[in-house]
Amino acid sequence: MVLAAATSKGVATHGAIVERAIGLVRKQGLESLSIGSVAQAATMSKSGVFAHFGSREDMQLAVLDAVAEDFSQRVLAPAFRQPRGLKRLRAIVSNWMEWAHDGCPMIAATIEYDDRPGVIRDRVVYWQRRLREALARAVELAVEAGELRADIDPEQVAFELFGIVLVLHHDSHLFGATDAIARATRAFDRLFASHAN
Amino acid sequence: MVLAAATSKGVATHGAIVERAIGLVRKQGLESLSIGSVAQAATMSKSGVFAHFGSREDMQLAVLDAVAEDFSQRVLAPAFRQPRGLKRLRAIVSNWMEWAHDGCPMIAATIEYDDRPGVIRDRVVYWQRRLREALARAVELAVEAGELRADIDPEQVAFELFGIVLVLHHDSHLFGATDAIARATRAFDRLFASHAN
DNA sequence: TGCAAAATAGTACGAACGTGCTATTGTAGC
DNA sequence: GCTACAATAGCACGTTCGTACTATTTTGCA
Repeated sequence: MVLAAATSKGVATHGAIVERAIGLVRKQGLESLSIGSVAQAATMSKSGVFAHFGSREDMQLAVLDAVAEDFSQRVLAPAFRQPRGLKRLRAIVSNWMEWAHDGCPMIAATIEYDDRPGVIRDRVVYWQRRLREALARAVELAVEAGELRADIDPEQVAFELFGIVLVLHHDSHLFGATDAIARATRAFDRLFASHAN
Repeated sequence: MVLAAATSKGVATHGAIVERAIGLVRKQGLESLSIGSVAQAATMSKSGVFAHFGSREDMQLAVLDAVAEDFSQRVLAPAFRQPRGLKRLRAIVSNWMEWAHDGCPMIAATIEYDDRPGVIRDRVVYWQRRLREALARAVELAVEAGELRADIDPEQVAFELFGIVLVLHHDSHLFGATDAIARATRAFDRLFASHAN
């Protein structure tokens, strides 16, 4: 099987397909992503789309990786331009809140595949573990900067940070709650304050 | 259209079908619930299952309601036998942690349908709003009992409680984390402690 | 500018989907 | 036990699915 991504146009089309697919995933979830629906969204034939990935599953993986890359660029990268410590940590959660408020396909994929073994689940686990580690590391740096108490458990704080983002995502999308970001901000503030030095 | 639930056997079969369906939903999600898969799980014909609900969507709604009823019986009802206040609140989150650790189809449905308008989404919103109100009410009672400070916002506390359960569910199922309940317990303790009187 | 290869389309297949219609089996009151 | 009806099965339909195979168009390099 030869995939279609050797010429410049091929690469461009590949990116365009993935972009359209992400749009579909945001509305319908990763599992409902079909070759046919992506082809329609990209105004291409089913075979044309298929040739770019080789299988539906590999297309889903490509979309998942693209989402992770997008998250990294929009949420983590800007925050890493802030100095280590609470300032960077606050930048992460601030960018992350915007991201979650707009809808996060990775969170959706997490729920869809958390009990369904396979390569997609494995990929989701991989990205979520990396994110959690990055969070715990950012907390650690805030401890080293003397801004958070030394006796806290970074993984526990990362755990609780994640929970706040999850409920923000939940309320924003299910309830259409306009005050969800404000509530999440209050929760973050309380969390940081109770661990402050 | 005449639904099949007039005789005693009909009612029994209806319940058995829903029970099997809940098993499938726990593994695959509500959206992937098909007449065919439920029929196979219940060792019945497609038409036999279909006759009990009239449509796939109504079957999904029946399953959703059954899950909500189950949650009410297992999580809320036992806690309501505890006295109002922190004791009842702790009973709720304790039962709820067990429930989430075992897997909650309602959380899965929330993600699956949060951006997909329709009667299923409406039903999910209904149940989640009721749960959130019950939580806020339980917090209010703890304030009235003098166990939590009077200046707290019960809805904010309910928001944060929900977040902790979401991340507990996430870590239990995606990571298979055995320490998720312990972490959630610590988070609850910190939350209650920071609002204690 | 021609030619090889890449990119895309066309078509076909078997399977599963929801749901209508009709036939058969089972139940419950007389 | 007969009868009316409930419960379940069987079958057929149009659609969509993933993917294999073949044909056609487009690209990039000599």
